[in-house]
Amino acid sequence: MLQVNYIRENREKVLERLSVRHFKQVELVDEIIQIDDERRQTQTSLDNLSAIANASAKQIGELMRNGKKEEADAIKAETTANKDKIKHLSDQLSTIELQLHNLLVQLPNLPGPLVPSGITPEENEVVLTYGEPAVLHEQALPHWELTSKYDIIDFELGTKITGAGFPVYKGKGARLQRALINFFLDHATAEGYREMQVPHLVNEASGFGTGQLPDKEGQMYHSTVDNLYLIPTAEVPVTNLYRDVILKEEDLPIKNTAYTPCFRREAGSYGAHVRGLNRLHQFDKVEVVQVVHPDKSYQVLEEMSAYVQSLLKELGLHFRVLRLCGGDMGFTSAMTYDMEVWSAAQQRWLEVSSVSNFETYQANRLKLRYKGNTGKTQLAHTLNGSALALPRIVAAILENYQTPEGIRIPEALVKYTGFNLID
RNA sequence: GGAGAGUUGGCAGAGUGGUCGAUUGCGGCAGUCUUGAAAACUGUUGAGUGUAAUAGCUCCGGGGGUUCGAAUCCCUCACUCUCCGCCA
Repeated sequence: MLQVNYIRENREKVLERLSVRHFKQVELVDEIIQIDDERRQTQTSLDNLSAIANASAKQIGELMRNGKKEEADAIKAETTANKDKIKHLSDQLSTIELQLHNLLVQLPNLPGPLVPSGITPEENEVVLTYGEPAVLHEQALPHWELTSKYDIIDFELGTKITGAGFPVYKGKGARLQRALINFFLDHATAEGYREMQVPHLVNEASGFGTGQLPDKEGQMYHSTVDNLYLIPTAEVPVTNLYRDVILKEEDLPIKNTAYTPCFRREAGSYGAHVRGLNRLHQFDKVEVVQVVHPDKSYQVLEEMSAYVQSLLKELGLHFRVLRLCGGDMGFTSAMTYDMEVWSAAQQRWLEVSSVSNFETYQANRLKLRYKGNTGKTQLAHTLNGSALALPRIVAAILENYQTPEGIRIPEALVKYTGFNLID
């Protein structure tokens, strides 16, 4: 959520930045400013009336103590009229504040200076490409055929016990999952992230804090009796650890990592590009999250991007890095890098990580602040990234490392899997 | 699930309807003392809004009510703790 005062003071810039996203409802900006004007006027009137009421009450108290009951009663009579006005104004203020809030949550984050203007994924900027596409043998298969050929992931069994998009990992397939999780967590820890285990269900306030609620309500599984949501990503619980927190400047940066399953409803997607592991309702992911000083966030974004790339390099995968254009970026992000690995059998790029700087957008919702050395509290910047999401990494490994003898395991993973071939 | 107790500033913990944004202790910060530090002493120390700066206004779990006036009384919701029951 953007700060109203920032919008007021930087109207032109806000509009200019929103155009990078090709954001349609630009009239929101002026509506916000107008409603905020109204809010301020109402607030001022209410404050003035309250001041009078407070003074009267104090006066009455004093008179009562001195036993001057008649004088007190006289003032009481006067204050009664004020009471109605105060009640009326404060009702009005609540309505205005609600309106303002409802408008504010409709405004996406402002793209950072490097973000290319654009709408479609084709307008994303390819920042770099690493490695070469794997050369496969003639009988090479897409991963959804490999998984059943080697009996390592069972989609039908998952459908039986739950539904489509909830695979069952078996034998070496299950072991590969566990190996990847440990591999990612070990690397994150070595990179200075603190490993956390967090709840997989979150309350409404947490959903709001990171921006999933109210607009993306339908994308999360919702336990209505308890009003709890299954997390779509560890970003939600891990970032919300710092909701309503005022940190000390020297506590920054905060670097946390967590492995969690992720649950996404993603209703209404069917077809070849969501086959197999490409899109699931439940999947595993290791996430890295940072809370940093505002001056550092873009530097940290580069560091996080480089870190994710180092994982992909170690796994020997051919990948590219995209800087998302304004229109393709998430609602809450100021700048995002997507990492895509090459799927040799599907002949397409698969997104395996998304690293974003949210600047103060989440922090403002979370009331996540730090107290600077000057003694002034201000909003911190938050960032997060997948490091990494498992299913598409597994898909890429299966496809790119397949041989007529079986699927080889990338060298760096062997000490985690305990085997070097799936056959 | 049943019964009871509670929710106050970074933490602990007071608070009779009126001068309580809130006693006090600890912690933090600054100073005195000291070669330096500790101890001791003194001062200072919540968050927001608003202003040129003051002032003013809001906040004692959330919401509502009573009252001229609510941290304090009433209603309601949420959460926490204790005991009992059930249970990995």
